[in-house]
Amino acid sequence: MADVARLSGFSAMTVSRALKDGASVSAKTRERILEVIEEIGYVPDLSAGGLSSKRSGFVTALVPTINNSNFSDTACGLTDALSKRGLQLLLGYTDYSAAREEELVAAMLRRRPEGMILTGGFHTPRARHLLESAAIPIIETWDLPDNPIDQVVGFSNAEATGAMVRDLTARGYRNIGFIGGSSKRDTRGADRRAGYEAAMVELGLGEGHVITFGTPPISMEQGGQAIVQMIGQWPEVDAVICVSDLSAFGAIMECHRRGWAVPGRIAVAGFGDFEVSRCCWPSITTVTVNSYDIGKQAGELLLSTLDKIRSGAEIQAATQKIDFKVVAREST
Amino acid sequence: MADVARLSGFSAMTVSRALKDGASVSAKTRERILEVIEEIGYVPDLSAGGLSSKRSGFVTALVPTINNSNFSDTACGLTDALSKRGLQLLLGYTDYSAAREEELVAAMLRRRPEGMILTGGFHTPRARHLLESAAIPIIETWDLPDNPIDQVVGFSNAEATGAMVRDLTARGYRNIGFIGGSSKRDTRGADRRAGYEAAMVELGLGEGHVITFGTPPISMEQGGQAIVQMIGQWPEVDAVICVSDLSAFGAIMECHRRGWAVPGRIAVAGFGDFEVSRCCWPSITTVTVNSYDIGKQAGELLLSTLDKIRSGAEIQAATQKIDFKVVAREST
DNA sequence: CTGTTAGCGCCTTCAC
DNA sequence: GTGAAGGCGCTAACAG
Repeated sequence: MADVARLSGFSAMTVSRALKDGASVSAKTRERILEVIEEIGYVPDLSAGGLSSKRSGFVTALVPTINNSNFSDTACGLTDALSKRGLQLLLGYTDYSAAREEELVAAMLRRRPEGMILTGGFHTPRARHLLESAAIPIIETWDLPDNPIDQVVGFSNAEATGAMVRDLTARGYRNIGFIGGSSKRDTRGADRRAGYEAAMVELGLGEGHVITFGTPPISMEQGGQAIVQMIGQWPEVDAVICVSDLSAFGAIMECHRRGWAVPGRIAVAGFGDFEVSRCCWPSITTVTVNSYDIGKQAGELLLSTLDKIRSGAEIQAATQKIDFKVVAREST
Repeated sequence: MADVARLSGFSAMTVSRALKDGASVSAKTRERILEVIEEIGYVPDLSAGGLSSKRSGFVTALVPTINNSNFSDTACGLTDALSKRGLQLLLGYTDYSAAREEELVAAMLRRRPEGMILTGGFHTPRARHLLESAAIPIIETWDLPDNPIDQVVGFSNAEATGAMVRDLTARGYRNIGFIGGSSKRDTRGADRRAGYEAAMVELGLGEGHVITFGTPPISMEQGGQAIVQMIGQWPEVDAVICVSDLSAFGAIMECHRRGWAVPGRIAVAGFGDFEVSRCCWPSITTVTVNSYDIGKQAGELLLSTLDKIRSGAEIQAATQKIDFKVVAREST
């Protein structure tokens, strides 16, 4: 920047201003400065700028995995919302582990993000403490935590799965099973299972039949193994809800393989409206949630919160509920 | 850091040393300092440290999309390799657009990454210029560029698709078609098509039949539409290679829907060994490439290059070839 | 509209 | 093994 200043005949401060839009620099000056910049190939150092302005330009997002189109859609929504204002996303993935989340929170905070987006409402005490001490806006997504840290953009996974049980019931299914991961690591998965169980009891359909399989997230292949186990154990089951479309897909393919008609012999539903559920034959009944929109809305909420902080306006922790909808397709 | 220094009774410099392993600080001193840090909840500012040490701790990776398990696997491999040495990944996605890649290159360079990982060998002249001026190690992946910028970790998409043509030919298929995206935006897709065409000619199977569909990346659904068009236009086609497993999957599901047996009426092969290809019924013949390993190897190559730069050793631009293999499954 | 001064939080370098 | 001085590249704050 000093070089640009010297070569253009202005001070470094004026160069700095010329690079920022909305700053008071004459058109002529800016033009000359940009010319020099182009000429010598100057690339400003944002981190140095951030050190000085106390605004890093970073926002951190932590998702369970980027290897799942739902969360990567959310990450895209976030990127789109934030990049409009020049904020850059620092993306981390926790592998569904709260311990890894804690490590990532600690690591990311060293980059002085202006805000942080988390997935779900379950965090280690230390992670929570770090986040609260950071004094930046936090948004939890993909869930409706009982005791949110700050802001929330999400929906009730339990309620959504309950809606699926009701939809299946309305179609005449009575012996409805559930296939999911085997632990509480995937808290959204656990919520879905809880929602299933609650709805079954509520509708007087008994306690239901649950097959848990593998470490979350449950894979396509495990979905296939689980449905075999389900039918082996409870042949009377006529419909099964899978914790995600991926396992539902695996289950349906295994049914094809074994000659079990879907939905004739058994109906299969998923969760998440992944591309595979739309394209599969039979197409898979699922719960659709706009994953991209979760990210977009979280990003916009963060931006407006940041604006309020700067203008000194009052901030109140809000919860933005995201719509979900049961989409009935061929598989049920 | 000044607070920690005061409270511990040491200088800021000693605090800085206590935080870095390998620095000469007595065990007792370090212990006391870490105690104070824990007590007051001090979180070091890495960007300020980077400004001073001239090492940002960042590495940038640019992929076409994170919404594709192949590239996100590569990103995971990169993260795993780099985080061991405390380097953090700045991930960007280009949406298969060279113009967006250029923007991202410019934006990321402002963060002073210590190295940059790109996907493919096609870049705008300006992007290339920016990268070359940056004087940092660059690694191009997922391809074997004719004129690489620096280092390469990849494989020949054309060769891999040629191998698939040969495999199908060995199984007796003669009228082999190709389904892919409609433009050169996806350069790996274009390479695969070129490899298909070259192999067809080489094997004396004519010029082949190509259906291009949609803006890359071609979706599952578009794969379904494309195979209908293929069979409508060239009913003699007995096998089709799709540019990716996703379109192959869509094609197969559409065949199920229409009662066309796979592989009886038509064989279908994909590319990339996505989870869906393993689990699909019939399972999909594909080209398997270790996507995670591409990232891992690129990360390790970058680390060793960085080491060499620091130690003043000579660096020579190398090309690391990644293995691929045709995996025959039920769909052919 | 432009310039000067000071300092962001840390680390390099040198001294002891 | 520890400390002091100075500066990394930039921008806030103030002055004109």
